[in-house]
Amino acid sequence: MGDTRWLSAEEMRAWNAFLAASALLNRQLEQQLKDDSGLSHPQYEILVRLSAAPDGELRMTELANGLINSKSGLTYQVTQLEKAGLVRRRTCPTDVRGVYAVLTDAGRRRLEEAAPGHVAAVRAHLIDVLTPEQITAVADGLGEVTARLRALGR
Amino acid sequence: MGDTRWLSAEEMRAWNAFLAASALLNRQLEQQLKDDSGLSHPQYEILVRLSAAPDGELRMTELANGLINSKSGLTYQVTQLEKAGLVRRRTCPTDVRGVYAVLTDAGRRRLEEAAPGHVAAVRAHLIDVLTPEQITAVADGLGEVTARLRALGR
DNA sequence: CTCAGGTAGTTCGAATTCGAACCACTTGCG
DNA sequence: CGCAAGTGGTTCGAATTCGAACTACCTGAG
Repeated sequence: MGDTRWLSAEEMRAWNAFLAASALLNRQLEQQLKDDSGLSHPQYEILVRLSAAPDGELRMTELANGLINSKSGLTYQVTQLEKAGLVRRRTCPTDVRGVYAVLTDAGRRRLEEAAPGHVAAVRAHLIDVLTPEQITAVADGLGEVTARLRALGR
Repeated sequence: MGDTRWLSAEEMRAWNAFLAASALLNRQLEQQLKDDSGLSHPQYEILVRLSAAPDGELRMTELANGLINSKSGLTYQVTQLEKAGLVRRRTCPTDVRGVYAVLTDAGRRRLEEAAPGHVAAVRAHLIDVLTPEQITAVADGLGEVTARLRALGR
C-alpha cells in the first residue's frame, strides 16, 4: 500500500498519553485494590457487573462479553472468586450447558467494602484530574472507540 | 472517613469508556502486531524507544522508567529480543553493573517493517475515530494524569 | 427421528507478568 | 583505606493471561 500517514505531533501526544495513562492507572488501581481488599481488578469488575445485574447473576458468556478477559480467563477468575466464597456457580435450568455466576452475600459485602476505596482512587488519579470538558470528550470519544472495537469482534 | 463521593453518570461514562477502550485497544494492537510482524506490544515499544535514542541504545533502567513493565519484565523482554537478534546487550564501560540495550541493524529493519501497519491500526481504531478537539482533550487530560502518576512512583 | 453444525464452558500448555530476594558493584563518609 | 548504604540488573516462584483443542449439549433442516 501507499505511503503511511504518520501521526502528527498532536496525535502522537494523545496516543502516548493514552498509552501511559492506561498502563499506569491500571497498575495503580490493581495495587490499591489488592492492598485494600485483596481483590484483583478483574475480580472487582466481575463483582461489579454481577451486583448490577438482576438477582446478582449473569451467564458466563455475558460476563465475558464487554469484559477484559477471554473466556478462559473468565473461567479462571470465577473459579478464584468461587474459592473465596464471593461467587457461586449455578447451572442454567433451561440449558444444561449454560452456567450462571451468582453473587453471594459475602460477595456483595466484600464489594461494598471495596467500592469506596476504589472509587476514591479512580477519582484521585483520573476523574478529579480532568476538567468537565475533558471528561465529556473522553466519554464521547473513547465511547465511540469502544463501540467500534466491540462491533469488530462480533 | 466521610461519605464516598460516588461518580456522576457522566463521570461513570468516561471511566467505563476509558477502561473498555484501553482493554480493547490493547488486545487489538497486540493481535495486529503479532500477526503482522511477530512482535508483542511491549517488544514493539522497546524497539521504538531504542530507535529514538541517540546511538539506538539506552540503559535498562531508562527503558524501564516510563515504560509499562516492571524491571523484571523488562529483563525478560530484552532477553527475548536478544534471542531474536533485534537487540544486543552491552555492558556500560564506566559502571560494570550497568547494561545498555542496543538496537541492532536487524532490529531497526524489523521496526521499520512493523511501524506502518501499527500506525495504521492506531489510526483506524483510535486517532481517526476522534475529533481534533477530542484528541487535544485526551492529550492534555491524560497527559496530566500520566504526569501525576509518574510523580507518585518517584 | 437424526445428523450436521453451532454454542457454552472448561481444560490444557505455553508465554508473560509481577514483586521479593538476591548478587555484584559503586559511592560516600569517617 | 574500610565499611554501610544504595543502585543496577537478574533470578526465582507464584499468579495470571491467552488461544486452541476439547466435551457436552442444543437446534434446525430434511
